[in-house]
Amino acid sequence: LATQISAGKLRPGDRLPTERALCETFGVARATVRQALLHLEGDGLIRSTQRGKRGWFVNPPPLRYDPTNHLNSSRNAKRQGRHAEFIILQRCEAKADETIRRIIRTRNGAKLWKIASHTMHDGVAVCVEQNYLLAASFPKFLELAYTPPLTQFLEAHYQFFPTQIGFQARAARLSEEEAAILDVAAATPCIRIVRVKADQNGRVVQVDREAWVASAIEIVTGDVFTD
Amino acid sequence: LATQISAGKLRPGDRLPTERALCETFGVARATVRQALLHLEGDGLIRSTQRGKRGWFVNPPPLRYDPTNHLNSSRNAKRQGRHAEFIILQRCEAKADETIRRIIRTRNGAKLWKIASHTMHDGVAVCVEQNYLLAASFPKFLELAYTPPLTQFLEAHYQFFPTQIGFQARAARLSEEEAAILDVAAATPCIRIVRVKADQNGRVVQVDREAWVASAIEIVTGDVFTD
DNA sequence: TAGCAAAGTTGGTCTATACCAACTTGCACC
DNA sequence: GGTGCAAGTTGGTATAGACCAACTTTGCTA
Repeated sequence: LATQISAGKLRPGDRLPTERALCETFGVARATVRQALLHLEGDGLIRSTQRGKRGWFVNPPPLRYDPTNHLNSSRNAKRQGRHAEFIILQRCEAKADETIRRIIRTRNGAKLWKIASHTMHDGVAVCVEQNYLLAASFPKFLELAYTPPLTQFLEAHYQFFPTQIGFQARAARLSEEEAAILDVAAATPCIRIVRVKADQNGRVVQVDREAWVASAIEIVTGDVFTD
Repeated sequence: LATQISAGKLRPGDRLPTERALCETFGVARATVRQALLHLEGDGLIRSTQRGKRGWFVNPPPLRYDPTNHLNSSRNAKRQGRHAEFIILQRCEAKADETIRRIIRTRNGAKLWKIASHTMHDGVAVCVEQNYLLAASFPKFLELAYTPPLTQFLEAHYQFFPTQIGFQARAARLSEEEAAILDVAAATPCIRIVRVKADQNGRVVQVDREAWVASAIEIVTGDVFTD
């Protein structure tokens, strides 16, 4: 269908014709066009903006994301020629849900810092995340002037050089809140990632929970695919 | 919507009411029910069979798949309490496409073996794959009586103990052919995985290309999530 | 010229209806 | 009791039409 257009003619960032225009071009109903577009979205070729008069846009190739070596998103993005930008939504003390608590191996009462933020690549929102820090390991965190990215900040202020001891990724769909932040439709395909980091003593002190627009990343280890 | 049903009442393997029955229950049109079911599918909670009178079924939890340590699918499945079964579709000499050739660092003419197969877990098809072997490293492969899984077979007949030097995973959707094999609808969400293995000398001799039903696996490293 | 309200556009959602292929079920017939 | 065919069921696909919220554009007014 429009796959060959995506493969050749249209370039990343280009806007597709409107759904109603595609109906006329191919002589089909809008529901049919819509289904085809959602399939292309599932293949990671295009994405749409949330509401209003914007449209469908061709995606750039996904960012390579190494689960064994991924400690610093900012450097990773820069190395692949993307401009990464971080937007803080919230920074507070917070109660973690049961999943986080079980991972961080702490009781209900343990104090945690929470940082909610999202990431833009070249002006496009691609990831929304929450970082949880064991408060005991990062004293007076809220009183410090914070500048993202988090990894660099913790290095500079706490001499924290973590070891990643756990990584989990699975396909899912965005919630309405996440979709609103990322400016895509609700239920857009995403990759949910959880990362667990420990300090030099092997103690779990940080848990990150990320939701990436599925088309924006691929999980890669080794250098076999870096053409 | 029906999410809470999935979370509590219904068990893996259970069949959902028919789409038309759900229309009546919730008093909505079938297109709406359909959309909701596709969302649940995207979240990995349910899957449907391809055609005919079967229906939607609740999924078991995903299989954990370790990209850093994953050499033998069979053992991995067994360790997680699944019964894995392998079905060979094709075993022949084959020309690889350009992607495979670039990875395996070989010219157009190099001889390759190809094994096409799919995997069942507890009677449900979850993965369709092609394995490419450098023919020069595995002489007379087609003449041997082959029994899956491939890893064990190569160990036994060639004393081949590979090192995985590359791994790639990304979200996509199944082609019609793949969907037919896996007995799901075309364009069902999937995870495409490419694995590259080298022999003791560091030479690339095997490339695997897998397409998993997205809900059937999650990518995990470390033991933080193995409750 | 600047400001602002109205009109138009766009993707997201929903209804109602229809047809198909593939499978299951039931029933008539041998 | 078994066989085979017809009818029914199911998910997959498609059309046509409608409304909404959010955004852009247009054009009028001060």
